[in-house]
Amino acid sequence: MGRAPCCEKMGLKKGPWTPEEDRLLIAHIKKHGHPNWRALPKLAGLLRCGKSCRLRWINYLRPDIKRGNFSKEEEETIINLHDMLGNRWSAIAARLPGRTDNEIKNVWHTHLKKKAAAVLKQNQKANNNNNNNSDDHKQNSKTTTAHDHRSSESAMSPQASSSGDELSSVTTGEINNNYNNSDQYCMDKYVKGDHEQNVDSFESFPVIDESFWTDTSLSENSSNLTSDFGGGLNEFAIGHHDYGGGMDFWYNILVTSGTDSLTLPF
DNA sequence: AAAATCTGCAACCGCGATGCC
DNA sequence: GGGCATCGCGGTTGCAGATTT
Repeated sequence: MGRAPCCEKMGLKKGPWTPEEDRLLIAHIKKHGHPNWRALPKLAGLLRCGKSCRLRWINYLRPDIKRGNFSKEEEETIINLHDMLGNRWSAIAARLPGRTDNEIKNVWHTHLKKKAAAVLKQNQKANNNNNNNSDDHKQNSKTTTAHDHRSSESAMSPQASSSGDELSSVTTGEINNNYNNSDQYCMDKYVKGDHEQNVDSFESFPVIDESFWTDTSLSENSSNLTSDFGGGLNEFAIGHHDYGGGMDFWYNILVTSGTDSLTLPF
């Protein structure tokens, strides 16, 4: 409320950075670090606002930045992570060493979005054929009510409509039915916080005990599970992936702790 | 060859979260 | 507990180079 814009002061430079500015910024951060971005430009002799300095450092000057084209593996990783996490670019970047959220965001909008959309279309087509050809194709009752959250960009991610609290916009018990680029569909459920309520709402939620990890029947009737992991982890979620005609199953676990999350295939 | 259009990317903007006084 | 400062994130913009007409 009434907060002054960070570059309100006249005389602060905007636009592309010059090599000299880069040099000054690097030299200052190497010597003093960046305990206070706001104060940094003055101390470094730069006519920039702190925000601009921070962005330049994080997106371009950091020594561990990896430049150059994205590898196929990186692209696939981004597509898969975006499928699970939505537009949480910083979370995606955290899993791609040397890549920045800005870079990933750019590459998504320029390349991968189209790629993912094309594959999605292809998969939907294949899926339709599959459904038509196999009346007895088993559909979990939850699955039939799930919606394809890629039907529009804003709905592509669980939290796309959320402005902040990651994962929290997904209503309890909601299942997101994702179709991605490897002839699979997966159902990922994201829940944060009130796990009790969620468990209650999920009819077939199994007991997480020793047998849970070996019980193959779970893939038959429970395509999506979630629970509170405890021990500092806020949650985990499992999605099952159905290759081809539903014959081959495997699972991913999405473990989330605070703003960090990790996908573990098993 | 010039103009129009497209593409890629660096940088900016606004807002919510967090921390500090 | 409230207000302010700062940080970090995601959306958007603007520009330069590439491509097409």
